[in-house]
Amino acid sequence: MNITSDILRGHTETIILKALLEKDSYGYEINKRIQEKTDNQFELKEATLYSAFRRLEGDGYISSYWGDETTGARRRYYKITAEGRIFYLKSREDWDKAKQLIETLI
Amino acid sequence: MNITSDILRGHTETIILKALLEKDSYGYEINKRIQEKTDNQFELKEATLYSAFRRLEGDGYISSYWGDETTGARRRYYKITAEGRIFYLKSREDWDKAKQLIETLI
DNA sequence: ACTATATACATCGCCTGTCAAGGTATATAC
DNA sequence: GTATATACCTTGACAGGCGATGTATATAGT
Repeated sequence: MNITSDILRGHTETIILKALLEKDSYGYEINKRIQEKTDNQFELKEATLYSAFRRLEGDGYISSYWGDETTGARRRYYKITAEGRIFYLKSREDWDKAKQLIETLI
Repeated sequence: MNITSDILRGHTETIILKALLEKDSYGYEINKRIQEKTDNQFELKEATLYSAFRRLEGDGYISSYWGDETTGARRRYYKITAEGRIFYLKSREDWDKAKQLIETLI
């Protein structure tokens, strides 16, 4: 059990949705921004990131489209949907509640 | 994904150790106290609780002994070990750090 | 006597998110 | 020509949570 697995587990989707609230983005960029924001204390592992994208898209919380780069590697951009915004807000509330519970118990 | 699974995942052991810091106790009582402390907003599922006991004892963070009840169901009491106290403090620190990271990202 | 409920412990097997390992392709810098 | 950065993706194993199920003792109500 380490800081990047069990304790963070369950927040991956919320973290991604939060990033997409700011602007459409793609996997690599989202992860880079997460690392910058946390002074390299945290990163999403690629397999975790991409499996979360699949889940979120399957649930209708994000949609995707290919970027129109004419150079460099192709990018798959993601956009948060209306349902995704609702789910994000719900997840934020869950977090606030869970945080209080945990603080009470540990 | 709800408050009793992914977000709480990884806190089960810390919650149990915290309860045992106060006094030796047994599964049923620990769970009851958790429910009371959280106004019935949270409980550990029995399977989760007992599998955590196995893990914690296997890791040397708790030890167990049978109570001397002469009536009613038998109770297996648990006691936190010196290693358990250290692990608890480490887990608390991990939580404080993880909490900051999550707040930054969601 | 029977039934329900509370107390108390325990195991089995499934589910799901994480992630190590591996793979593909393009572009730049030395 | 080879290392590094950018960018995406899949497979399979692992581990914790938990529904379902089982056991046993004691009490309260009918």
